Amino acid sequence: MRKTMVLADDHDAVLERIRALKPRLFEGLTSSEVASIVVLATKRRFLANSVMAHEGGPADHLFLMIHGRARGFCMTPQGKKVPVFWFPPGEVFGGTAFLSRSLEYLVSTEAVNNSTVLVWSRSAIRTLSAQYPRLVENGLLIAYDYLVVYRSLHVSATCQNARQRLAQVLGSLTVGLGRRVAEGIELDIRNEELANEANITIFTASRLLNEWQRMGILKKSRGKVVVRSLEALQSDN
Amino acid sequence: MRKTMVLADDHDAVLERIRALKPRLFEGLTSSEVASIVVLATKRRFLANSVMAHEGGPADHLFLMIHGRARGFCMTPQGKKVPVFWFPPGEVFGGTAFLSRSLEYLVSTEAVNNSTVLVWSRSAIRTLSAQYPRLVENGLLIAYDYLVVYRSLHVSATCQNARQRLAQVLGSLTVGLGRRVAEGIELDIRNEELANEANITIFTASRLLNEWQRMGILKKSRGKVVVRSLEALQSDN
DNA sequence: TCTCATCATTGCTCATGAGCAACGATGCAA
DNA sequence: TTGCATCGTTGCTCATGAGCAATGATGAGA
Repeated sequence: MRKTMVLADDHDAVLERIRALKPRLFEGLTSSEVASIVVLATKRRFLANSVMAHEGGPADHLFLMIHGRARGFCMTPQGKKVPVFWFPPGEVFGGTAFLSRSLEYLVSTEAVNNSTVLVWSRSAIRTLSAQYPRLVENGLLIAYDYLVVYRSLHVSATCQNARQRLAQVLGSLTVGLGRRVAEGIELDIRNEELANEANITIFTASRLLNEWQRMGILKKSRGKVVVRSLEALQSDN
Repeated sequence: MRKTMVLADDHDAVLERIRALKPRLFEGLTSSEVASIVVLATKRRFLANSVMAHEGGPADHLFLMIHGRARGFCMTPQGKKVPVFWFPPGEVFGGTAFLSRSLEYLVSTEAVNNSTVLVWSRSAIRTLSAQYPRLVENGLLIAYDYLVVYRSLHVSATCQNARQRLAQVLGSLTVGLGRRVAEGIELDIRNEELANEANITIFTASRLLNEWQRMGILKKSRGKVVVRSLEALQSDN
């Protein structure tokens, strides 16, 4: 976990990257406004599997994914990890630091790949949001999307069975993380991760995936799934 | 469903009520600021069981509960109601109208009792939030609380069994809606409503409640539950 | 090429809670 | 006081999917 101040020459590269990502956080702000916001951030790298923000810990930093991929999760009282959000590049996490009262992070966030993020201290982000009210407006839009995700998770958990949940997880991961290949869309993922996302056991996941493989809907190998027909997957169930 | 403009003499009564409720929406604002915000609202009454805001419909109004009680819920693809939030007096719903982009309501909200609410049009609330940035800040704090609720719902659905979920529902309803009586805390609620909240069937609800009754933890009658010992309820499971 | 850790499969049992039918209880309204 | 609608109960069966043990497959590193 290295920490680097944003320096003059690096700054330009970061701004370039941000122009490409078009983060929702900066929607409606001019390039020069974005530049003056980014200059107050720190660039940090995190190794895969390292936790960047801790559920229940003081929300004193706001993060913006630049490279890599992160996952928000919370812990059950029994110590089980419950995955919630995915944060691809351009997404913001630790948004609790935005709030006018000092509160706690709602979820932990861990880097899935080696990742680069921009980090603002809460005091910096509070100063900035006084200066650029648009930041707060964008924060609300982002919070709305979190609620959309949570609503669909909740409906899934409430009224879908294991097969439907796994199909849905596989569908969204295929769209989000998949690589187009000759036979379909390829996804580097283990059964265990799929099972966690769908809240089923690895046994049930294995059985369902095998069933879909027999139906020709997908093809599995160790740590990999190739989805042949996303439509068939979604209409099965 | 009657609609009444806020008139001069009514206005004072509404402001009085709001002073008593101390809505989080108005935290950090002076009385005169609150007055100038409230003057742009419309007072409306809704009959019990009427739907005030529709999931998926355009989010063009912000609501503040004054009297009564409301419930936010969303619909599954199969048409089942999934209860999500409770809105007691002083709480805000339809917060999506706050956002800088015109979006859709995430949940429907229905009055449980005959209720009185203040209603702002989206354009009014947008004007006000430009004038009082604190409103947007408070909106973010409220969104944070919605996320807290959703997180706990999600964890419940993910890793708790029927008994634990019902105990939790009963616990929170007892605290939220219960009346203190000689034998404990009394709650006017039918098995069916408890079952819906806990996402179990009325049969399972009936069986669990009977079991707790036999243990002396509570006492049931038609449409009513008297919780004798909240602690015993929560430590059972 | 062999070893070994990790990942995946499969057959089995079992607990949970849904679903249904039949019945019972309650209380309002005519 | 007698219907009657609503609410609640109980005994039963059944589907789902968890959990476990044994086994198999894969691939990276020595």
